[in-house]
Amino acid sequence: MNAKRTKLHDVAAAAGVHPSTVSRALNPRTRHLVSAEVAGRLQRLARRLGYRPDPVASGLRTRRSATVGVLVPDIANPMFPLILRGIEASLARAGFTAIIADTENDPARAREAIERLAARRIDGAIVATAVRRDPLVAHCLGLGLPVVLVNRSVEGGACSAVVNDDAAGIALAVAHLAALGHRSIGHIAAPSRFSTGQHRRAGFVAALKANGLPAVPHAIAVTDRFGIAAGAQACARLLEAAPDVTAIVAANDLIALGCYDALKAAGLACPRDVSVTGFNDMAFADRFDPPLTSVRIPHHLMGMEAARLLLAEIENPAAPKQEIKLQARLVVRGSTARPRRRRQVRLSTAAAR
Amino acid sequence: MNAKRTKLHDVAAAAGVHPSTVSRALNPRTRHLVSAEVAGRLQRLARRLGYRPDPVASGLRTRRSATVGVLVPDIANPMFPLILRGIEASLARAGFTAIIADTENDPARAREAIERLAARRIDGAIVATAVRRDPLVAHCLGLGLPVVLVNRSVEGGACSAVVNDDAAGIALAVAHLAALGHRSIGHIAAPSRFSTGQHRRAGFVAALKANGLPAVPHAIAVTDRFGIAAGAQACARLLEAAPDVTAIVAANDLIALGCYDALKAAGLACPRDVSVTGFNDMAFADRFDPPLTSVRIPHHLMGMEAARLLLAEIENPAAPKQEIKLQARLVVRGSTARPRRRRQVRLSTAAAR
DNA sequence: TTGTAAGCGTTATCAT
DNA sequence: ATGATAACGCTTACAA
Repeated sequence: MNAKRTKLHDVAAAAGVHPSTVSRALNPRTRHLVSAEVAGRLQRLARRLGYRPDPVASGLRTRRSATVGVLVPDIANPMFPLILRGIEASLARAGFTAIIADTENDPARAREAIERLAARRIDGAIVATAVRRDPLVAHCLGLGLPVVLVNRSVEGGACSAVVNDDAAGIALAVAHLAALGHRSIGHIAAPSRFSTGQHRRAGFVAALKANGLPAVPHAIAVTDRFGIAAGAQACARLLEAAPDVTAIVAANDLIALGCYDALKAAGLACPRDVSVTGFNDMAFADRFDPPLTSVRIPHHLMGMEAARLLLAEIENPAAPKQEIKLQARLVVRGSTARPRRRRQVRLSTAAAR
Repeated sequence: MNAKRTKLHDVAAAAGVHPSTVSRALNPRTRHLVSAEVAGRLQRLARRLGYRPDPVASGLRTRRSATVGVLVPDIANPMFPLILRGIEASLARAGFTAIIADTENDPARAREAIERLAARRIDGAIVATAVRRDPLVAHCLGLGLPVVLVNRSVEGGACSAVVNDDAAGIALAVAHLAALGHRSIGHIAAPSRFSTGQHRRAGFVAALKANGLPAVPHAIAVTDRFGIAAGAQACARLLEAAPDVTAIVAANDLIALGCYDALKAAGLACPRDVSVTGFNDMAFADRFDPPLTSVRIPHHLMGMEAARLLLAEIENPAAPKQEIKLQARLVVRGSTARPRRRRQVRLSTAAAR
């Protein structure tokens, strides 16, 4: 670093005023304390000298960093980069910077990340890793750290959140399948510790009823986590427990991919034998084989709104908490079709396991 | 924020020593200045009191932040999250934090990002957005900011870099196609301003020769950027200029997906009529239709090595620059097959454009 | 309206 | 080996 930075002191010296005057003139919140003409002059001078305030120094004094932490459970899941872009779009406008932490679905890493970020004096956090009863979120709230949840919410509404209308989204998928003529629809649910897992499952059950379809308890299999492998395992169980399903509503796209695998392993073709729907409409879902019918969520908007809420809460910590529920829409592709015929009950290949 | 943090002063008071002694005892680099037993005592006390050093305050004093910036061109491209994970794995061990900036392929945004990050006093930067003659990289170097390039390098070797052996990677693809019996192989090159674009193209030409195949200049089309749409356009041009190609080596996976689109639009099937290979072996490449034969690069290692190099350079700015070239391997999937037959020259559908 | 001075939490330098 | 002091660059009571 050979280039020395201009500092407040330099600008003040050049203008023949005291540094604090420059500080006041440059800070929008204190500008009114200084005469308009001086303010203008100093601002121009500062720019001309290439003055850039030092966020570290100002952060030390004000205990604010214009930085927020973002916890994502799996940055390799293409839905999160899109949400991140939305977050950064909102933050950038406000001059904030995001520090992203990928927890790789590990609560311990989430904990470490928050500690590390708190040490760096983040002004708030956007959390995409929450479970319904989340000790980490409670911890942040206890610290008085502004937190906004995204995609997944916690119980109790103690924390603002931007989520999908999961139930309505799933209902779209079920209605689509019902309209195609499916009568026996299964669900691969995500774990109920996630709000998404719970709400999508509840939405699935409700939607069956709304479409006049019988609820079949054993036509729901629960994964132990989000992911392709977990989806495949659960799907294999579902096919064993309910071999007559002609369609499967998966709790998300990765799980849907797992269904593709399990169906293939069972000698079943999608959508010929079994239709499959996903959730999130992740990037490249249109490229899968077959292209995945999925519930599209407004990733970018979700990120933008979460950041907006967080900035508002940082601005005014007393602001009321709110939950914003975003509407999804169904994108129909090649993984869903009319049921070919009522499949004969076949001896489950899973028996070999 | 109601919980007050323990500070150096508190630990010192509790121990009955001066804060600077505590500082010395806690900092590995200065620990030798203090008697071993006092050091041990203070360390234990600090931990017991839950002392966490304040990186902001220490950063102000030392002008180091234990933070590095990471510039990625497109975080929605699934190869970058994998590289990021590698980077963070290395950084975390050293107690460093990454601040990620997605430039969305816009040099102006890259510039802004670096300014913003420099203001935050990053200790160095990992740049995945470089072009061969990159003013931004030159700017950083001029500032004395340690920089390591990843995936793409700049000309002149003034900057350490971790890249793939692009030519060797492409040669793998060409050799595979040649072994399948292809004699007329085309290439969709990325723009030559990127080292990857240039080296892969040169590697392609060299590999043709190495396999005893004739170099056909018009069997190379150049995209104006990385991306599916750009790939599709270039592929359409290639099919027009060289309608007899039976295989296409794409400069990366997104471009390969564009080839899928262009082939389909031209009424050609992959791999039946034309085989296609990609580069990077991005996540989900195995899920495409058809599954994409691609050159797999060690994403995670690439990130780890880049971070390692950067940390070394931060530690010792005089360290010699080095370029690490990583070897790739070919993953053969369904997008490549033997050429069916010598395709008859057909009137290009592109004539309609 | 502007200047003065103290202080944010650390660490480097100097003194003991 | 440890203590005292100043300084990093900025903001903000308080004084003028």
